[in-house]
Order: sequence, then C-alpha cells, then structure tokens
Amino acid sequence: MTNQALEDARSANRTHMRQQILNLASQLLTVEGPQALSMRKLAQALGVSTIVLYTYFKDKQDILDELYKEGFERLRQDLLAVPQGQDAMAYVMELGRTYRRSAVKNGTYYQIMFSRCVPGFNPSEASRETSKQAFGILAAGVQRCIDDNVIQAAHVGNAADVAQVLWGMLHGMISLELFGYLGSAATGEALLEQAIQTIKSGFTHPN
Amino acid sequence: MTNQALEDARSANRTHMRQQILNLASQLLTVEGPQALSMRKLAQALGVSTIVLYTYFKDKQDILDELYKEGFERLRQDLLAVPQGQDAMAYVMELGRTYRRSAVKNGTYYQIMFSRCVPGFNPSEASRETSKQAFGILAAGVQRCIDDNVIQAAHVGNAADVAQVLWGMLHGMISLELFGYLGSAATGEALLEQAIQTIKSGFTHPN
DNA sequence: ATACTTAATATAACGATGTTATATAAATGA
DNA sequence: TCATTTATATAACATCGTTATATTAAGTAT
Repeated sequence: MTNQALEDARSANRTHMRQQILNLASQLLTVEGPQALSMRKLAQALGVSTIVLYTYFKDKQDILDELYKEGFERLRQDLLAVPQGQDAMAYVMELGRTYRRSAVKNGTYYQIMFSRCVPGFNPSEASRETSKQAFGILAAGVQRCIDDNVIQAAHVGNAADVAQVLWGMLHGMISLELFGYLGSAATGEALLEQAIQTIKSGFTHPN
Repeated sequence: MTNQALEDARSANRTHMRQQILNLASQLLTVEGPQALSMRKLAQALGVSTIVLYTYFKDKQDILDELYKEGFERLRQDLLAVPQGQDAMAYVMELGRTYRRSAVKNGTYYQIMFSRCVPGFNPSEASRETSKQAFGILAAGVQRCIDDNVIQAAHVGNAADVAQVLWGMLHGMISLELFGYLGSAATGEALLEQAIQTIKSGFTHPN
C-alpha cells in the first residue's frame, strides 16, 4: 500500500532538491559564465555525484531549459513592474529601457535566452511559450498606443508586427552591446535612448 | 644556406594548405552547423591526422577566427555590390535589405559572427577590425544622408551613432528570425521591410 | 524482527572533444 | 652517404555529457 503523506514528502524533497540544483546552476552561470556550467562542476559544487543530477533532471538541456525559463521570467517581472499610469507611448518607451536594464543586469541569462552559447541547446516548446509571455507585455503596450491613436495602425501594421519591430531593435542594440560591438564613443544606454527616440518618431510620423 | 625559391614554394604550399583546410571547414560549417565543426572531423574529412591542423593553425580558435573574418568579408562584398546611384536614403535602406539577405544566405557564418555558438571562441582584435569595415559601409551611407540633408544630424546625432542604431535594428530583426522568435504570421523579409520603413520615418521626421 | 522490495547514491566506464608528447617516415643539406 | 630538419601518425591526457553496474539505505510485509 502506498502512503500518500510519504509521496508528498518525497515530492516536496524532490522539488526542493531541484530548486537547490537550479540555484547553484544559476550561481555558476552568473559567476563563471555558460562555459563553466558543466554537469561535473555542478555535482561537485553540490558535493554529490553526477548521477544525482540525472535523477532530478533528464539531462543538461533540461537544466538549461529551466534557466532559460527563469531568464524570461525575470525579464517578465521587470517589465511588469513598469507603471502604466503614464501615457501609452511613454509607457512603451519605458518598457524598452527596462528591457535593456534587465538584460544587462542578467547578462549571462540573456546569453542563454538569445545566443547559442551552449552547443546543442534548444529551448523546449513549452519554454518558448514563456518567452512569448514577456513579448506579450510589449505587444499589449503597443496595442494601447494604437487604441489611444498614438500609433496609427493603418500606417505601421498591427500591434504584433509593430511590437516585433520594437523588440527586434531592442534585442539588436542589446546584443551588440553585450557582444562588444558598440563603438567606444557612446554607451549602450545612450545609444538605446537614441534608438528609442528614433523608433518613436517612426511610429508616430509614418510616411 | 637557405634557398629563397624553396622558402617561397613552402610558403605557397602553406597558404594553399591553409586555404584547403578553411574551405573544408567552411563546408562543414555550412552543411552540418557550428556544432559539427570539430578538429577531428575536419582532419578526417581531409584524410589526415589532427596534428596537421595544428601545424597550419595555432588552434581551433585560429580557424574560427578565419571563418569569422570570411563571414564579415562576404557581408562586406554584398554590401559593396549595392549600387549607390539612387538617392542617399534609398541606398541606405537597400543596404539594410542586402544585409538581411546576406545574413540569411550565410546563416551559419552569421552565427559565428554574432552568437557564441562555439564555447570559448572570441574573435581576435584583428578580426574585429574586419567587422568594423562592414559597419563602415553603413556609416558612410548614413553620412551621405546627412550631407544631403535627408537626415538632420542635429536631431539624431552623428553618422556613427545613427548607423549604430540602424545596425542594431537590422541585427536584432535578423537574430530573432534566425532564432525562430518571429511570430509565424509574418516573414522575416516583410517584418524587416516594416522595420526599415519605421526607422526611415524616424530618421527623417524627428520630434 | 527478519526478509523482501524499492529508492538513492557512488564508482567506474564509454564515447567524444581539444590538444600535445612521443615516435616515425620523408625530404633536404653537406 | 650521413645528418638534420620537416611532416605526419599514433597514442595519450584532460575534459565533457551520459550511463551501466554495484552498493547502500530506507521502507514494507510477513
């Protein structure tokens, strides 16, 4: 006969252990970079054998998938914290600045989310759904601009497409910054501000 | 006594062998992706031992560095092929479309150039100079727009900064496309066109 | 309480990777 | 012909992700 309380305890231990592993993986990732995040180091840091990792996670991809999700969750939380009180356009522009701050703050996470820094890693379909939620915040902000007639949808297309363009620009500027492709003259923050202003003008003054 | 002709012959053989290795590496990269580009496979495809690779290149990074340079060289050539006859703004916009076409056509090269798809690889300082030359074409185009008063520098900043913003947007849109982050609704080409129009409006109608 | 079953963990191995030390064959020079 | 340098091969080392086998602990049942 199976004991329900026992199962629960085991399940609790299981999620607890999983979290502990993920915390350590996150720390290893942040401090030493994606390169140093190996199963062996992780196990050693935990003081256990490698096989323990495989009882709590299917494989390394499974762990990376969780970090990927956590990265998008952090981004989503940061974006959610932006107050919507101001006018719609100002809100969207502030989302852009927040996006950059969040990405730079969690640079190693951002690498996992958007660069193929771990060979063979591809986020699962479920995790990609998480990424769409973060994007959804951006899209909703754009939609509000359209509703308020700050952006003329007739000229620039639907909200999703406009948000894609905005996202692309944000992601591109941030990627160049994180990759060291920005000319030494301007800072990432200043250039992003300029980019935001440019795209804002493009949204509001279509040809 | 050293024979000059012999040295020359050796040097010629050396560069020839180097090129042969790089060609095969490029093919391996294109067909099987960055993941499959290993020293052993490369040696096996050449029908020689791994040590041969190390007599012609310092290490794997050295080979990747050459591929990195070749990627930017291809991009540069494609951008140079864009006719400058048209008006300055149209030329810059066409540069943008060409940039995307070139990046999509050489997707695996683009990964080496802009994503950390090979652990531990960082382009050398010399190679990064090559990347700046491709960027220089973009910057020169923007400069022409400023000279022709199609872009008001007073509003949007100097040519280098404007080009950075343009580059960031291009790179971002392309990255999202190559990474599969584009909503299934719109194609990469259509979205880039929209982005180009947006940024064009932003450049010409500053607030 | 003792035997049985199940879960958790360790050890050690497999194949693959980049890289290199040692050894061997070929070619060039005196 | 002998000596020296060069090119190449073989085999090894350390690291990686992963897993088969063995061992230990814990819980269950009689």
